[in-house]
Amino acid sequence: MAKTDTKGEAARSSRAPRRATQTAASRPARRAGSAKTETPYHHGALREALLQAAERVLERDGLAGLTLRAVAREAGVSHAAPTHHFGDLTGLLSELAAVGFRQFNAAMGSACDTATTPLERALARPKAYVAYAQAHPGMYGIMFRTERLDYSRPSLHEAAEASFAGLANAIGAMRQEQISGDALTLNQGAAIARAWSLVHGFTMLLLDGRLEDILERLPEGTTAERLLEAMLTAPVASKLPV
Amino acid sequence: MAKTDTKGEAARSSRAPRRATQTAASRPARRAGSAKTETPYHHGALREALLQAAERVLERDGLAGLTLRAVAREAGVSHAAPTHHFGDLTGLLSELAAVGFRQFNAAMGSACDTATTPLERALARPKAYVAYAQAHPGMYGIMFRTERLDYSRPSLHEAAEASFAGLANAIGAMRQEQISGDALTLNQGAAIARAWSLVHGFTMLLLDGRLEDILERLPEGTTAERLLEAMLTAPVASKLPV
DNA sequence: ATCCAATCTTTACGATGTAAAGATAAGCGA
DNA sequence: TCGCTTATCTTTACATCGTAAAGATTGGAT
Repeated sequence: MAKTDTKGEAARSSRAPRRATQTAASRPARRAGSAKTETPYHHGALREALLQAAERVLERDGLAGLTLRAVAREAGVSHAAPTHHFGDLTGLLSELAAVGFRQFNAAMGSACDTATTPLERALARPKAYVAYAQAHPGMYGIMFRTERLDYSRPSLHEAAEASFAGLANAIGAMRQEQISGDALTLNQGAAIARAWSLVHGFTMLLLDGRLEDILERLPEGTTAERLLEAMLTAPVASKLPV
Repeated sequence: MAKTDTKGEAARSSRAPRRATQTAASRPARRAGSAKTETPYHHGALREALLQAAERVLERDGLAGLTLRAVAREAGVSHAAPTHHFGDLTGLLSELAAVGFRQFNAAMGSACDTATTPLERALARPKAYVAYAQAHPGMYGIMFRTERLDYSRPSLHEAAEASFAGLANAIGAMRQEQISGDALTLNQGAAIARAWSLVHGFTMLLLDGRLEDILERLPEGTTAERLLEAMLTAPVASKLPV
């Protein structure tokens, strides 16, 4: 018994749970007087440590490398430790997505501050949106690509809701009308959906490399940001935005 | 040895590879004279059968259920059989995505035929786009959500390229200008990217349930299709499409 | 007819998510 | 201070997955 798992885990380079410097023999050492950095059995702030570890793994190994066990390894705890804090993989991903939405909202907020002209104000959010996704593609993937997300979790629900509210408010300000929380006209909804779809779609296509075909056919050295700008400002041929 | 896997596989309800009716004892029966539907060792058209099985699994169990082994089970062959035809999971998904793009292109083509007025012509493609995604959410997910896709595979590359060409042509027709294959002006590229981003973004948000918040705040009984229509035709507040 | 190469099955292995049980420590009432 | 309770973390176990390698089978070329 215990063959498959034990062997697999033991074959790893870094043994399993070892958070601090510690000799092999000192493992079963109880709280002897010489307790310095003896890797306490109880981490103390494992939840936060796991979230930070998850973000690190995500940036280093991408979405495919972001597994429960990899996160536990990164944090230096046993592979089952995350369970107690997040329930399952969906839980961890959902909380991580919430972190992402909070980062995203902060970036959105500070982007609008520096804008002066109306045109700048109109372009600031979309640019910041795409810039965040490009700077944190893994996070953006977690937030928008994954089906393994539980939006009933309060932290994720709130953070995502705040993001949506920010968008709705920005659209409302641009249309110079108050957008109430509980009811929308068709035109208001259409304006919000249009803005969101446009920027989200552009971001997804860009991250997926689907826009390469267009970008390389454009005048030499046209960046994605420049294309986005043109997308938002270039005159439309018909009365339709398409 | 052979413990974990053997036991696991044997515990399944349907033994493994058994495509036709066949008694247990008749398994090692060679090509005796009584060969009727004896489950030939060589399937004959396994590649196509696997693709169809994959599509069935995708519709039944969603993206999460679409595994190499599940597809093999569905097709009634051993779990390693797909390897020879597709190499690995990426290969199978890529070929399946190619099938999806061909379906998609066909749907796109027939959608434009029935349009008469200019407005109808402008709305036909976007509507067909979203309609396909809603009818085949799994396929659309494979085609656009998955990072495990190998676009260097000729079949996928061609099918996706054709899809892109269709879009570019439609935009060109709407702008009443010829769009050449090898070079684009910034405005042309912007028009294509805008149309694609808009519809793709809308579709993704819709499939992810992200638009529910908007839809339920809209006047009673507003459908997603109606919102899309409004998105594409409602007057924009500023000169910008956002 | 015979041999070869393509096709399919068996077997095996490492990895993952998750459940269950054991170990440890911190908090708390007496 | 002592002992109990409970939260936290580790061990062990298992089903499943993707993939590699080796064996079985067969269609077809020579």
